[in-house]
Amino acid sequence: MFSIGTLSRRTGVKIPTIRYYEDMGLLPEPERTAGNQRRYSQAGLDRLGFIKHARDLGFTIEAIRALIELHEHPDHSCATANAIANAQLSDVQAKIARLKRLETELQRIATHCDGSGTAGDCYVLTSLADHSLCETAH
Amino acid sequence: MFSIGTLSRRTGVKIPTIRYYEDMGLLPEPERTAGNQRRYSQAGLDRLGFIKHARDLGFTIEAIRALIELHEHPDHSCATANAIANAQLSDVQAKIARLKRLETELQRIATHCDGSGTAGDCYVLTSLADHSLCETAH
DNA sequence: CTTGAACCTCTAGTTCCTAGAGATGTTACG
DNA sequence: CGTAACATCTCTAGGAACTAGAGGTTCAAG
Repeated sequence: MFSIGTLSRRTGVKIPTIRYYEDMGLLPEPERTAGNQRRYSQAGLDRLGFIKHARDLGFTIEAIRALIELHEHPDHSCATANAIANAQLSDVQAKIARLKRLETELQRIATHCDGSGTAGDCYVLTSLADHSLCETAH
Repeated sequence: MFSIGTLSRRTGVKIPTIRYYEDMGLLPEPERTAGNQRRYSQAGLDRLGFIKHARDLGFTIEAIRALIELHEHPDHSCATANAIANAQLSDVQAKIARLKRLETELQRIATHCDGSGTAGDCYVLTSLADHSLCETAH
């Protein structure tokens, strides 16, 4: 049996976050000692690892809830899991596309200003004030 | 003079968000009609445009506060503005790098599962449960 | 002058945690 | 077996950047 601190060390998930996941229903309520402290089984540790991994990949709590539900029922179709993963992939790709546009714009803005002038003719500030100077949509 | 709704339509910033920016001190308190409604000048509209543009580029409220402060003092050095823009650029680049790693992993996971099987041998779920299957760090 | 759209303030909710207070439990050492 | 030192408990609040809703007032057009 593992204490919450051990779980935290082994998974890299902070203690309050573990309790938060329990409140959210992602982790089942573990056994307790006579003094009311949480004691986890290997299954609890594995479950937290699953959640951590999914969070690292950017899945929302809701998506993880659905994935766990499927994980608990090995006989169910995995179409939902596939759909969730693909939705997450699209989401990540959309974010990358957007951030690349921002990167282009920020590079343009930042390289036109070396920080040696005054705010009055700073390209950073001028650009922000006048969107028409931008080359890409954002 | 513009009403808050006009400002909203012209900038694409929602009305409650405009009031929120006012609360946060990014927008000065505008004049009011006898009936207590906000009436903005062209300067107010321009200011909101500046904020909107900066938010679209991902600057935080705090960063925008600093940028506005500089914008108000054209005689100050623009070194700070330059530093803020470069910090934002680095931030965006770091996010892109991370998301690209996630994209790789998600692609790998999703393409191994076409959604036709059962949860028991779903690669999406197996991957989440076993981090060692991953090829990149995240 | 009336109607309907727009506006007002205020509170609370969203997401995913994080921080802190104050109390209690567990464990290793002597 | 006692006592430090450390871990854990619950509960509340905060943070970022909004968004939503209730309940009430004002504006502008006809």
